[in-house]
Amino acid sequence: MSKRERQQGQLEAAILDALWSASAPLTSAQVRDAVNADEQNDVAITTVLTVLSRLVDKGQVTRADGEGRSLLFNAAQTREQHTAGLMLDLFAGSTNPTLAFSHFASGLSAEQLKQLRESLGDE
Amino acid sequence: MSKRERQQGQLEAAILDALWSASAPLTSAQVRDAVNADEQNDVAITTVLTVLSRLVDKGQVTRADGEGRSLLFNAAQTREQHTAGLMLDLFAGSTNPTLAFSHFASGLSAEQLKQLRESLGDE
DNA sequence: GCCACTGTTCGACACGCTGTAGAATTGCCC
DNA sequence: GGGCAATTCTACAGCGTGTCGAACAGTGGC
Repeated sequence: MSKRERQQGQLEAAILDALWSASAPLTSAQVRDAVNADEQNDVAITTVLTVLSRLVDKGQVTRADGEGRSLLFNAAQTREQHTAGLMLDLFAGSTNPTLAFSHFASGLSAEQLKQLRESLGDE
Repeated sequence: MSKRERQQGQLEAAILDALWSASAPLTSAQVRDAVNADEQNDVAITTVLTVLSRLVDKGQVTRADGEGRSLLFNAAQTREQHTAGLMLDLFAGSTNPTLAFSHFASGLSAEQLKQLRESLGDE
């Protein structure tokens, strides 16, 4: 992602990214490799597993049995669903959603506005 | 707001709420009173001032001299601008904004969709 | 000028979440 | 059955936030 994930969970964000970027569920080792490659880090597999289980606890990641004794991890939602969910929370929590949305729209480019109009119009 | 502010800053959120709900800048004592009334808490004035200065450091609150030795605090943005800013961050950070937005739209009521369409259409 | 007040600034400490990983445990495979 | 790989358990450090007491400072009254 662009910047810090609200300061809370840089590793969590990196792990979710790895999961989102993959086309199939990943093993813990694969997640670790992806994270270490992207972040130029060198986190231990145990670290990855700890964070992974915390994400499972939070419902953001699902865990399933894989080949042999390994587990497969997958993001519970797509990246876009996740983003949309956070946006909806903000929108729903707003005391004046329409006004908030108009401020939101003001921050977008003409091109983006066009797309949003289409996205809202076609249904 | 609806639920916990992502665990980060319940008091901060309450203070911002107080500032947003006021029609004019507030003194620290007024902020404390508002917070204690809304949250049925009993935080000390020093606590409020500490959080207030942290919010000033973060740029979320502005501080100005008031009557006598007292200071006046005000939210740097309106509640809606703040909400919109967070939504924009999410949107901008998305790898597929249009798809994210369509998921967002799916989570809205027909009534809300109508309002947003109008909001985008009039310009 | 000095004192009591009231409001502000400093410094401190507790807590929960996150990052980090070694040790212990468990379960295949040969 | 033993070795090995993967997982679970346990621990601890660091940061942001909540919470204040103590020290400091500006004002008004005497």
